[in-house]
Amino acid sequence: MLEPVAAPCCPPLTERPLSADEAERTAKMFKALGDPVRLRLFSAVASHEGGEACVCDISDVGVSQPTVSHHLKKLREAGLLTSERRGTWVYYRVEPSVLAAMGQLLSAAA
Amino acid sequence: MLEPVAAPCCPPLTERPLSADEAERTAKMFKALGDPVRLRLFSAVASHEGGEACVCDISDVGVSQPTVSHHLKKLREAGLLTSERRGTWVYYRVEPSVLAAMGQLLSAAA
DNA sequence: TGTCTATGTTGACGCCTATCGATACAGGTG
DNA sequence: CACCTGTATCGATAGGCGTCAACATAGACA
Repeated sequence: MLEPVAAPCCPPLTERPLSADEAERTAKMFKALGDPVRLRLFSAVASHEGGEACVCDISDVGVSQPTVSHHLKKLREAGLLTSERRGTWVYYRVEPSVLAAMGQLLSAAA
Repeated sequence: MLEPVAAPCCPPLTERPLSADEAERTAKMFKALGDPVRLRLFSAVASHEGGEACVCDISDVGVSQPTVSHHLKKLREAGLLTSERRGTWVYYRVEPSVLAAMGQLLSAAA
């Protein structure tokens, strides 16, 4: 249903102009982080001990529970987070390769 | 009218959960790059020789001229680009500090 | 002054999205 | 089995956003 956005995607933004296809795929990742609530959720997961967090650990961002679930789904669809149910709770963790790819896009910035 | 989004904003996303204020400001930058057309325009400017580009050099992205102008304005408002008119043409260049700040947000990704 | 070119702005349209309440599902406990 | 808790989905609504055509503005040049 939702394939990862291709982790090793593109060269740094400063190297050459992105093609339409590259831009389409890459923009999805940036777009996913372009919402304050999602950014807080993502940061909460990424900074949580063990690299993963239960929804119950991070859902205190000032919006309703369905909205939190909606945003976590968006982050999953963008390939930034993965989820796994273990018993009662669902745990989210960051997708390291995708995050590294995004960092590389901005890395050669100078 | 449009103040820069505070270049040295926040620690890496993996260090600690972002506050609501931090997320609000940071999300604007990611959001600005969350559109394929804007991403192509930004990449075209960033990769252009001399670090700057005339609109006429980069406006071939498959949308109308007003739309290009609209997206360039969004990138300006997000603090990612600056513009300057020199004679007939308007030149855009990347704001290095802001780009570096974004890179830092994703840098410690591991 | 007038005219041409290069950009920016305006107004409108349609789509996308963030948000919520209500509801459904999954898993644990009794 | 029934019940409770944690999480996801559904349906609806309001606002934001990408896009365009039309118009406005700025500079160059005659």
